[in-house]
Amino acid sequence: MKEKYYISTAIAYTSGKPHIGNTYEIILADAIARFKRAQGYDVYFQTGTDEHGEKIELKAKDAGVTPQEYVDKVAAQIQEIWDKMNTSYDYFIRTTNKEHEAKVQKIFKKMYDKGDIYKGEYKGLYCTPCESFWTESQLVDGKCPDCGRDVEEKSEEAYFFKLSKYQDRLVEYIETHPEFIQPESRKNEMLNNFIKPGLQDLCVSRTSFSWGIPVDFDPKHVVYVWLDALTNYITEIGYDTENPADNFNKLWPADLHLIGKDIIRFHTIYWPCFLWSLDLDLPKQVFGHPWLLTNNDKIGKSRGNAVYADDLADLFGVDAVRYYVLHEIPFANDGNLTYELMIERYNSDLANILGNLVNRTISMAKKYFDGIVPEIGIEEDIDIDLRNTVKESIHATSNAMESLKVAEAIDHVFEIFRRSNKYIDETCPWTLAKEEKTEKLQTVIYNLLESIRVGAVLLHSFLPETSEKIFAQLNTDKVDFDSIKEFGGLESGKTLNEPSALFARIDKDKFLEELQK
RNA sequence: CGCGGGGUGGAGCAGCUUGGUAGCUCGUCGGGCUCAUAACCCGAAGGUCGUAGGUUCAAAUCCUUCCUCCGCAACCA
Repeated sequence: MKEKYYISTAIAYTSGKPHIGNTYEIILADAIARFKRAQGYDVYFQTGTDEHGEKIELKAKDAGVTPQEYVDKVAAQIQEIWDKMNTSYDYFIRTTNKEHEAKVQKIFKKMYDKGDIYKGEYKGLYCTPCESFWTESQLVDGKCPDCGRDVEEKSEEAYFFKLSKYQDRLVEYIETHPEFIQPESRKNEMLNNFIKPGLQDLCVSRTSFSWGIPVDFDPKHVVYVWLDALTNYITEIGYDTENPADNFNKLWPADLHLIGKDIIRFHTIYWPCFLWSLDLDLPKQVFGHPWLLTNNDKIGKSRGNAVYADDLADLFGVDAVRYYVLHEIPFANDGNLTYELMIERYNSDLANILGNLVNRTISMAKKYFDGIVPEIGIEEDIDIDLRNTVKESIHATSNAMESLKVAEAIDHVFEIFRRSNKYIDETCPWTLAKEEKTEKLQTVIYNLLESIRVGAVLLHSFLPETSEKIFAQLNTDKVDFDSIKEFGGLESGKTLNEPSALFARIDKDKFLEELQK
């Protein structure tokens, strides 16, 4: 039986259209999910939208629609972008699903019955005109940061979750499971910054707005959005407070929660405590990925520098966008996006190294062998060397993926293509043709075609469309990982299809000029 | 003294755990080749590894000072 692998992204907040930085997460998760599938895992890949909360209630009001109408629109927009980016998620959960809502209510009740949630008083600094609570640190000169007026101490009835109860257990768990929080620097940040200084009980209900899941036994309260949102990871796969479904028992605990670095706190402090309250195991790993910046600045609509994945895809193609974000964002540091860099990567990696390699190789096969995949003839050291590079790259790619170093993994795949280009120069097939060294020429062309095929198999997780285009040109159906265990999977005697450019080069100056218009 | 991360040739990064010829990609310059998308291959220039000090036969790598950039600082998601 196949081993399961459950991967999730954070659910996207439906306050507005997600920018390229938000979209990075689903693309990254998709690459990991596809790679695991290719390795033979039974993958379940979940994403979705987080649709409750005060901010959405306000946004809807501004737009003059109901919150439900608002989130329906944004959720559709998000799913559209996810689909456009060719992401292979298995399920798209929305927290306004009735089933999810009902389960959240049951979860809240269970925690309450257990005594982990209790009714108390929320005390804070309140600005009456703005109807908002503020923390000490949010105040500007001791005044409301929104309107600048005085704030006053106020308290209101609220439910609290006993985070403090799980504090020691959490410290011990994190310290004995070094792989739980990735990258590791985040682990220290959580421990030192939040957990060890002491966890305050968390206020898990709100009465100041109504766009949320009502607490069923006290309906003037709605469930705190994070309790609502985090539980998405279990509700839709079949969790139930009394009778969890078989599917849940199979999938939980999740293997990887892929999230942004800004919400690590919620996933490594609140979420574990919630799970323990339900007597459930913790996810095996939480990876807080870095961010994508534009022109080295944080992306934000208010900053006016928001760039959207669908716009980029229209300009450069889906795979070029996937390639860029997967390759340019390192494991632990923020990546940067500019049109200049985008064009540079596109031309040098995709058009020149990969696209041109495929094109020149197939052209030669056409010219010298009428497009029929030749048999291997005479082999020499140079050929063995190429094969070794291919073999090493396969291992290196898998190893990098194992530790979620996706950018590195792609580099290893490209080693195959770089080496292949070099191999052409070393062997000079055109000279072999002229001198009629046919057997040698057969070997060279075969090795090139096969190296490209292996590269395309590995590439499929990252650039699925491109990979399939290559398979089509090679006229092969040997596209799984089993087919690259041994060099030589490409069938001789088959006829290649016509070569066509995978990526047309971009004229940088012209392009940027066009963009200005 | 709040916590954490970074500062390596023009750009982006690796190396630092387990000290010992400073590596990769892009860009620039020169050469080669002509199968190919002005592509590909080879070579060169370019770095006192933020600063000051210390440990050591030897430090980008370990310790300390300072400068600087960035993120976080909890009931907003």
